[in-house]
Amino acid sequence: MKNSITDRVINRLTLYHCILADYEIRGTKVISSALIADLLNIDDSQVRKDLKLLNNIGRRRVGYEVKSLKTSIEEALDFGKIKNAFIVGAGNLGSALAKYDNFKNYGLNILALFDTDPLKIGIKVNELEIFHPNKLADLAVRLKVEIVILSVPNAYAQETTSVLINAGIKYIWNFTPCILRVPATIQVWNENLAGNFLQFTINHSTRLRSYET
Amino acid sequence: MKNSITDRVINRLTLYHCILADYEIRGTKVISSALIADLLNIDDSQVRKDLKLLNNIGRRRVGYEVKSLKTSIEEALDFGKIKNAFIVGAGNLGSALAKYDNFKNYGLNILALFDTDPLKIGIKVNELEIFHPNKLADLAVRLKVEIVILSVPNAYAQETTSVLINAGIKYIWNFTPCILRVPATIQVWNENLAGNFLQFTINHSTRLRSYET
DNA sequence: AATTTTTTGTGATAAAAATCACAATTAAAT
DNA sequence: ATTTAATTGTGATTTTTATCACAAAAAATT
Repeated sequence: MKNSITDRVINRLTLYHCILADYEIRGTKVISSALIADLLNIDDSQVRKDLKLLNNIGRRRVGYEVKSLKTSIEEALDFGKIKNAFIVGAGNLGSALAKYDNFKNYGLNILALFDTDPLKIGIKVNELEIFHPNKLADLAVRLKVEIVILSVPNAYAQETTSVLINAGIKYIWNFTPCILRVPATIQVWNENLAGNFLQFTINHSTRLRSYET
Repeated sequence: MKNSITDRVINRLTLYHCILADYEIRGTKVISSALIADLLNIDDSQVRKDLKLLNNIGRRRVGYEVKSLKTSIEEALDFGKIKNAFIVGAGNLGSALAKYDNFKNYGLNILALFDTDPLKIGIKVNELEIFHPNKLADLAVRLKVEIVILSVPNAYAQETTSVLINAGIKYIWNFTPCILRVPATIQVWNENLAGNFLQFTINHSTRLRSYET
């Protein structure tokens, strides 16, 4: 039998990590799977199985050691690995993401922003310079950047993507509500914020609608 | 047999909607499940089954009508229903979200921001006033607001949540990397951005690690 | 020392989700 | 009119994910 760290598991691990970070600050030494599960409204055996995948061992009748568990999640999820990225589209969202200091804790290192607006070029956001996209390919090679956070207006999403592809970008974290056409070698993660919001409100406010077949 | 619109399905529907919006603008009248599936890298029968849940019917040998399909997703996901919300924490991210005009298309209507910083109070962001949180409970009742977008610094996440709970807020869209303790009557959606990023990079850059048991 | 309680670890089971395979339909081509 | 090709619709199957149930371990209590 094969146990792998799937997307689902990773997602939960990031949430466990948030809990552990909190408990570490508050000085708690040990935490139980039941407490983690309770905070996330999931099954406690699920938590134990997830942790087991990372080869964490708890102490029966005690729980898991907060600090080592947190470290182990950070190792499994490569918090320590520096992931250089550009932000393309220095509008409100792009600029806010450039200033979002929490990314650093997760190894995401933003090096520069790009925007076609002549008024923005040369300006700095959080110490990071805004360049014209025609500088992107060159800078990506020189700085070894393979990740782009895309936050351009919808109408420019696809054409900007072409620029990114030509520049050798491999990973696009897409904050636009557009589905990008990319070759199979390029990975896209759609962070469709407004869509997520609907998911949230529908599932919880109006409850699940069911249909009989 | 019961077929329900689960979280998973809703998530895909929001993505289908992005595609349909694009094809509608481009003047395409009809679209096939295979094309949608291809753009999202999923199975085409999956698309058809999802659409069937909303009672959409395609025409064999033709496909689905773009406009009516888009409308039907909007109806199923309640795009038309106005969902009033406050943004609590008028920092970079909160302010950017206040300016993010895409939310309106999905029915999300932001009415005001809240922040404890005296220098920010009274200032307007995108026509929306910033108030002190001690005004929140009163305004929430008067404006019938049950949704809060939470974007305060991590250290204040939990105590701010208490304020929200006392103010009668029912839905918290949590942009902080903190797991909030709330009573069961309150729904939280964790939009753990940095965590999502890890999910993206790990699963796609280093591929899945597998363990033999 | 024995008992009780708590918590992990995990096999078995159930539930949910995704994929496969192909019949049915129908537009287009011959 | 017939054939071909494309596309939906859907039952069957497989795969994945989550839950259940309980044994094993060990700390705490008696």
